[in-house]
Amino acid sequence: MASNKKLEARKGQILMAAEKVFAEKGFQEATVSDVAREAGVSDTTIYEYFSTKEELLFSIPCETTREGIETMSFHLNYIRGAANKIRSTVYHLLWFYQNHRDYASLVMMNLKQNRKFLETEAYRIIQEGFRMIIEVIEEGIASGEFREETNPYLVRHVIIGTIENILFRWLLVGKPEDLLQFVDPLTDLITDGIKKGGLPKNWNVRITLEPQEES
Amino acid sequence: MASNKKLEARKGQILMAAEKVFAEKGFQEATVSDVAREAGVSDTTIYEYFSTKEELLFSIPCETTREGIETMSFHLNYIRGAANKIRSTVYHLLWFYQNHRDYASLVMMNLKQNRKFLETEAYRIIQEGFRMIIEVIEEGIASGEFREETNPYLVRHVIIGTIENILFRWLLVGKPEDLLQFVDPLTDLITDGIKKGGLPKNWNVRITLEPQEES
Amino acid sequence: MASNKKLEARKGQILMAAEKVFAEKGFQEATVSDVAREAGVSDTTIYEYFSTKEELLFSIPCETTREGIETMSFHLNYIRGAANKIRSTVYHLLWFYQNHRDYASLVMMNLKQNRKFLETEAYRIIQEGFRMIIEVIEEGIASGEFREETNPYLVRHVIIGTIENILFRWLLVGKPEDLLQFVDPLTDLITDGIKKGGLPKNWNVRITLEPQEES
Amino acid sequence: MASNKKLEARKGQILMAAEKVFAEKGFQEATVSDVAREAGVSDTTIYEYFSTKEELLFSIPCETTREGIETMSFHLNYIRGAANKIRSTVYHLLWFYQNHRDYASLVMMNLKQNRKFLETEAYRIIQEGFRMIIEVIEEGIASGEFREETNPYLVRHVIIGTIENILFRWLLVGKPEDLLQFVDPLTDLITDGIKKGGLPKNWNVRITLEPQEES
DNA sequence: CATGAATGAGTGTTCATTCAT
DNA sequence: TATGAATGAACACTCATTCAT
Repeated sequence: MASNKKLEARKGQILMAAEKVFAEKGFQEATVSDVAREAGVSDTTIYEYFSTKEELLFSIPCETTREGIETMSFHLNYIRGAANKIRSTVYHLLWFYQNHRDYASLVMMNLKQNRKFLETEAYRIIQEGFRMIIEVIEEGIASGEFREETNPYLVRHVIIGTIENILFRWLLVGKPEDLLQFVDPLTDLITDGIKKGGLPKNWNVRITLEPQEES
Repeated sequence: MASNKKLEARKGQILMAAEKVFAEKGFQEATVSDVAREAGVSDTTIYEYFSTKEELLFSIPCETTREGIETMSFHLNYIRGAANKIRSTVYHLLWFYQNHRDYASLVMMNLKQNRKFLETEAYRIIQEGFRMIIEVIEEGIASGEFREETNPYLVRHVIIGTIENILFRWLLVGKPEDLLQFVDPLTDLITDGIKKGGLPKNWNVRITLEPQEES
Repeated sequence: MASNKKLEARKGQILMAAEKVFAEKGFQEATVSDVAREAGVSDTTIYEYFSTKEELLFSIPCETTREGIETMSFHLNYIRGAANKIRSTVYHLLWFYQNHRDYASLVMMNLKQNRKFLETEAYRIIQEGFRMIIEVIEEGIASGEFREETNPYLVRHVIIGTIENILFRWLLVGKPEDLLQFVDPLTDLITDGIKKGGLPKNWNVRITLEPQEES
Repeated sequence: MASNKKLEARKGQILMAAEKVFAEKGFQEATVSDVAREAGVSDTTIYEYFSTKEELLFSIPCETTREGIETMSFHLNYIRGAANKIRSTVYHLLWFYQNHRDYASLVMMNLKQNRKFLETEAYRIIQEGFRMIIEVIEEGIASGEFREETNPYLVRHVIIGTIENILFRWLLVGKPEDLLQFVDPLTDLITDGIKKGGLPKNWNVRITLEPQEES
């Protein structure tokens, strides 16, 4: 029992070390020994917990991803309106990555481009998050908040793509320091567009004045 | 001179082989021998032209990138209006990647995440393209076509990020087959947003009811 | 005492597991963990009883070898005549191996070629058996049953070598299923070769026919 | 051309080193580096010629085995009579091993017990040799030199088994120094055993003395 | 100019063995 | 006594790169 806890601790310790080392040096460049050293255990111990360097890699994001998605889901419940939910999502993602730099680096630099990652538990969880975004947008369409012709998948590509692009620059160049500054501009851009006047193509305003009884 | 031509041909031959091999197997997994075999030359010959496997990698995108940017720039001159230019850019990028799959794969999977790529000639050229996009947007703001508060860099993140996100899925999952279907939806989304009614944030409607004379 | 018995049981259990595992996978290829698993104990427990993987190996044949030699010796007492005793020996060896396949495999494939095995208790016991064979042959020579010039050591080489050769094929190829079919042919081959009365090299038979008177 | 020769030389050099090293330390215990050091080349060079440590092992006996079998076959042609041919075979084998100690050690200690060796080119050649022995014996039976009931395969087991047993002792204990001393005793043992004219088990000689008329 | 041949440096992974409980 | 946990030492194999021809 106590040993079970200890084991989990050990495992977490290794995973944290791996996250850090892989994020800093890159998965290929980092050696198992690097991770072992960072974790303060021997190479062999790592193989007690993970059968392969790659399995170690894929095990890293599981927990963090789950937490991230759960938090996001939790917050969405508190929010009314699709646009607001999109803002919340954008906020959450940027905030999350900002506060999990190593995780961000790992996913963006080492996992995304790995075909096998697609068959991973962590990726499955990420997909859940993707699904949630789609639902938010569909909800907005259904409620009439968003245009009917909106393609939810494109919108999601916009949200995720933009955020990841910002993230990439942040990871490589370090700028800008504060990612959250993009929350509102991005949300607004998505919902309102950049065209001045953003008037809907057909906007009929009809005002009829009716005679009033004296009140 | 003739020999010079021959040399260039040889070089191009190697670069094409490298593009194909690296795109298919990944830079790390592919060996110099793989490239040599594909190019029909010996390993050593590759080192006659490129001092390093990595230099070979970085040399691949140069020409293609230059062509891509030039074509884009060329087309932009023909187009009036910032929104139209954005559409043109989106079109060009999607069309270009669709027709240069190996190049796309190489850049997305192997180059983007390489820190040293940032100091590369090819990256410099890409930056020119980025600059052009910024200019288009600034032009739109200046001309009054786009809102004043528009952040050009954010918009560029949206354009590039979205396209790359779509691209990623295309490369990994193969879907959708036709990328160009996104040209108009994406352009519209950026310029018009998704919100129905797209009300400007500060739109004060004041309705005063005055007593009416009897008509 | 009871505990002593328990200990012995445990030890035997490990030895049996080791015999099986080493015979199946080979000593080098088999791991201590394999043996532990087969024995249903932990790796560490094995080291409680045997200080080394190799010591474990060398401990396996002790008991079985002793039994084998004892049985052989026991039977020899019942038999009169060197040739008959050789037959008994051949029979016993083939029968024994046939019924102790793992033991046979272990000895033939893993122990014989191990220099250190020569300094082992088990090997000492085997040597006793060898000695017995020599004695049988010497007895045959002394009694006049075998030629005087017979070299007992060579004969032993023939007996053991042939049997082991047959055994080898049996272990590797599985043929023939029944080893005992060789008992008589082999015995005959050996004894008819060395038995006095095999025709002496110079045996002049002179038959003179004399004319007979009519009887 | 010259390079081809050089390559072959290099290969031979590695094979000789491997034979020596594997014979001395054992295949498992010897490292590729040991072989490389002995051969005076780098580890990597070995892998240029042999894809695997095991392939290297299996490549060693090829040439030597072929030579051995060829020589044996060659000599057999010069000899008339099955018994004489058996003697020649025994002589050749003992002489050959005596003069190829490393080869003998390798085959006896490292190859024979390796299941994969059975699927090897070298083993195929060995089998040819085995076949030749069978033919000699069958020839002897056909010609009436050997008993009809002789089992050629058993005789071969006797020949090979005995020689290998002698060899084993020679390799492990170093005794006796001169293996050739066994040639005649062993041949005699075998042939006198199987030669027709060995006294049939039931040989009733009936001599009747008849009274003679006065001579 | 092209290359066949050679290599040094590096790394994931295994396993017998030990130690604290 | 029995074991879960941990490890040190070792090794086969790969590959980018160089050099002599």
